Amino acid sequence: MGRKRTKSGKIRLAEVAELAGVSPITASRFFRNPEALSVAKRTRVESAAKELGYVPNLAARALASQRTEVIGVLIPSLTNNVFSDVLRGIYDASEGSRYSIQLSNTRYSILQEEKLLRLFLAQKPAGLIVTGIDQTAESRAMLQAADCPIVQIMEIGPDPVDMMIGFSHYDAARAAIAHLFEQGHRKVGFVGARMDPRVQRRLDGYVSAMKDAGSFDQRLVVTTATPTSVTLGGALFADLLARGPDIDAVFCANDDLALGVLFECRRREIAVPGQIAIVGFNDLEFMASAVPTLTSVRTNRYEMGKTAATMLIDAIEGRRPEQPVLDLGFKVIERQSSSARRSDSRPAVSGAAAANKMIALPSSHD
Amino acid sequence: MGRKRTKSGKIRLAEVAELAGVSPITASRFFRNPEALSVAKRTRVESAAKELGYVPNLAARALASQRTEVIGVLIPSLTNNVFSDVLRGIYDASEGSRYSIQLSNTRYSILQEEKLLRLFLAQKPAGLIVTGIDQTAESRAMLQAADCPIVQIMEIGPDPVDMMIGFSHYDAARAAIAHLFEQGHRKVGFVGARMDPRVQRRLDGYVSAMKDAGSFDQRLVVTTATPTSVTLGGALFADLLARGPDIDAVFCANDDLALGVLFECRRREIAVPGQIAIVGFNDLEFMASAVPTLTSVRTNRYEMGKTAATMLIDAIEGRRPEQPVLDLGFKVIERQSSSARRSDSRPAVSGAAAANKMIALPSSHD
DNA sequence: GTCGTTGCTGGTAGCGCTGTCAACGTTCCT
DNA sequence: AGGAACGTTGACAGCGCTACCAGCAACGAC
Repeated sequence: MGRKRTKSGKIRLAEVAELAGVSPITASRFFRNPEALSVAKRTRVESAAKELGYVPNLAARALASQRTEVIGVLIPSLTNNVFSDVLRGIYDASEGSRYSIQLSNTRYSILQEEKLLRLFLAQKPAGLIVTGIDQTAESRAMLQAADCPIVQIMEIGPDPVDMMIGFSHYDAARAAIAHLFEQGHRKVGFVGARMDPRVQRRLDGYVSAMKDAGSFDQRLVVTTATPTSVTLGGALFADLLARGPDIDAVFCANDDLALGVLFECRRREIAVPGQIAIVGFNDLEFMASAVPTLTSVRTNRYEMGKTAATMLIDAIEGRRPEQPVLDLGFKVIERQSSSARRSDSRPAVSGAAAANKMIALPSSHD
Repeated sequence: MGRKRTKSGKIRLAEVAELAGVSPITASRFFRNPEALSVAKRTRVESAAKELGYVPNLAARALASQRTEVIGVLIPSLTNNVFSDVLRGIYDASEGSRYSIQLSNTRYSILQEEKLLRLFLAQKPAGLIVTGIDQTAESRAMLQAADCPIVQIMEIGPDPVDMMIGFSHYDAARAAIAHLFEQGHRKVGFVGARMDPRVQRRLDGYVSAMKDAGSFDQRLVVTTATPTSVTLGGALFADLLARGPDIDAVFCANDDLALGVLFECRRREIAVPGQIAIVGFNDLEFMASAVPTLTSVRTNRYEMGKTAATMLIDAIEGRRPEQPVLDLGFKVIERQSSSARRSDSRPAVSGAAAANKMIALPSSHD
């Protein structure tokens, strides 16, 4: 009985069409735009497909239609749990949609990013998610020329390629410093690692806030290009102390560093927040249960990933958002580690349940 | 000048072939198996491709060759940093190869895994990496029937589908308990969250070790199906204490829980290791810089991912490993938190630099 | 009743690449 | 010298699907 099945033993669209008593092209339409079929044929194709267990061949579809259903994602790191939260959001949003995620790691190199971008674009992705706003000129040109929707994530800036979702790291850092000043801290150190563009902007925010207060001192800033870690936080803090300034607070560019600083304080028997206040960045889960609980700047990473992917898919399907740039803002989560300066050098070791006061702000650029 | 470029403006293999003065099929071979060409044609095709900036159309290739260059990866979680290390290894190994990674998240559900497996297999992946050894019968049947290499990662068991790389969680847990006993601890509690199959096997190892010592007591075990977190570690430890047994050590199923236990001890002013010893699992980076430094069982996650992907690619290309099951073992990294029991209730707060004594073992099943 | 319009359906012709097999030239052996 | 063996090359025929356009029926307007 004829060549029903393909060589590989898989069911083709033609078989589904035959069983349903329609032409292959009609069956094809069923999978792409069921509304275009009459109800009768629609149900016939549907049951035929189910009966045969038909699964479309994506390669054939991509070849014939000249486009893929792949969303390319470029992130700088797979290790950093900041990105794993974003990724989880992206994957969650893509699930249930027809699109699949193609992930690549730029390792914080914009040259690597450019290379990967070229690779992605050659395969005509349905859409693209890229991290940050600091692409090479060449990358930017490619993105501008790409005929697919693009979302830049993690931060917002003045000049979106297409869509953009994130928050102002500069403003977030300023808010953190403002909080420390409110609590009576004045000599605030900065500890930063990796120093990618977003960390750099946090540093910029810190510097501007300190200058505004007339308290800026270059000796208060300790940074390194080394990838971040808890251990490194301790080491950088030790450096900071060794430089001599009598500090009363530390703003850490991320929470791992903050935890490292906390441990180093404990090691040196420095009271937190009695002698040194600590503020982190990102508000990872452990910050709320450290002893003392650690103040941090909460960022909406999961939501950022999820919204980015949702916006992108909407745009791919022609539903462009009315608002292409989305500021997700941040919140300074005030906890014990930054509470008001007092002479008593012993930290209040009470339950972690103490109510967290919050300062919620959208980022703003003025 | 004919229809040189394709409609989409992209360069096809045929143009490269024309410029090089060879047939399309010869040009095609250049990209798949350059060795098969004469040196003359090889260089001609190479320079023609470079001149035109040719990029192969993967969809057409996949359609014509009936296979893809996609490696499917099924992992249970994107959040858990255990998996981000494994993933990084996988991505690192895939870079530079022709294969691309297609990642999916089973969310710790073997039913979801089965669904995703069906989806993957329909696209004829070049290879598959799946987590663990607890698939549904249906999944297992599909894997057996798949005509591509498969690597099971994270643990090893008696009945590999194809290749397997990991270690014995059971043995690792036993080694951790043995270490605590060596240090003079006897009443060892167990704290576990999520309770996926691997955590369950760690519990099994713990139970067997405790029974061997005649010290097992059901009240020593506190577990929950809730996803793990630092905060949860503190809460479970509080539960454990509330149950009343006078414990002198806690074995935590992972490091986040261990950190939570440490914080809870600090909150309650319980000396570590003076009153309670703590051992974690995985040896995440922060364990070495906590105060006191925290003992943990080191697992080779990055290496596991990297080796899995390398083995898989080798197998895809016909170089099957002589040893299809690889035990990467583990190491108990002894640190301050589990040091020998003593009456003094104040922990030794010295530098983190204290030499770490290690116990290195391959997992063994006897 | 005629014409245009709309909604649905089908035929044709590829998308860009590779599997298969045959053909060719060269080398090496007997 | 003849022939086998090998290495290299090319022609052909699709892979499974969809873009494009034509066709057809049903319907309403005049």
